[in-house]
Amino acid sequence: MTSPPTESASRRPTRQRAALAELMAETSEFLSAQDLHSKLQSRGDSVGLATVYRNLQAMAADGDVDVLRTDDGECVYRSCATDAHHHHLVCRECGRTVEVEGPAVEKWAAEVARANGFSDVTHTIELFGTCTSH
Amino acid sequence: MTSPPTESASRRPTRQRAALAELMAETSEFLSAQDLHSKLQSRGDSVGLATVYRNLQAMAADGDVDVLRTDDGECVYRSCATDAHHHHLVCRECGRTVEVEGPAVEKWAAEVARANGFSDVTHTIELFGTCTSH
DNA sequence: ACCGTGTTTGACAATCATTCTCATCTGAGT
DNA sequence: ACTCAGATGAGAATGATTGTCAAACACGGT
Repeated sequence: MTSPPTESASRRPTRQRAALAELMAETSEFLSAQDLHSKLQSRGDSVGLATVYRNLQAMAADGDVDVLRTDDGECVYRSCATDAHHHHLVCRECGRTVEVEGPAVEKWAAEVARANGFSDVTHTIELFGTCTSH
Repeated sequence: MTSPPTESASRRPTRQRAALAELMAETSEFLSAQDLHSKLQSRGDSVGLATVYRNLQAMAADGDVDVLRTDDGECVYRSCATDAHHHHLVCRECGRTVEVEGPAVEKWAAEVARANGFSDVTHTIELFGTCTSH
């Protein structure tokens, strides 16, 4: 994102937040809030659904997790591998994800925006494809 | 879109479809299905909400309208100005939209995909900014 | 260790866009 | 006019996300 990082307000550490963070840390695929919630349940770390949503939003605002929307509009989350701005190439069969950087695109986006007199530009770029194993 | 055009099955012409198509033709901004539905109502062309959804989906599948998702997940539609593949630069204040083409991005997307062994790639690219009048 | 206070949580209700159901209607060919 | 598959509409159903609010909790001061 090109947007200024919505600065992380001081958040208080809690068992629930920790459980969620830990789960996300060991997962590499994108999961929905609902998925994460039930994974926590079955693992014994009971956390309310609303809490999962609240924390995911907070983490996303702080840039600690990536968010993207599936074709059917559901939000899916995944912990960032890098701090840097990046995009995703997702396999529509198995969900395997590759984080890609695109200096070229960033530049293009900025230029297009400037050329049209738009300021404060952000962009959404996601690539979907089918990976080799399919 | 890079995806093969889901070929338009033969669609039967109906009053409802015509009304919707006409409304879209005279509108240049992105509107949600709900918006379109109520505009049709207040204009006298009564059309069921489900029908609006069905037709919008059909039109989108045929590539007759552009679809994109607002930040809060709502789908918004607009008739395409061009047949060609393109993306949008949308003002987050007033909704003004500019259709942009990006040979550079298309190429980038294709290359990134190939480099990672993905085939059959499609992409989602939207730019949001604030236009001059704000 | 004990309190007071401002956060965070959880259970559940409420929203709300979108989809489904299914009986009825309509367009097009005969 | 007759028929039938595709289209429509009213309303119910779905399902993710958000709102509510009382109870539980973390933290700094004592």
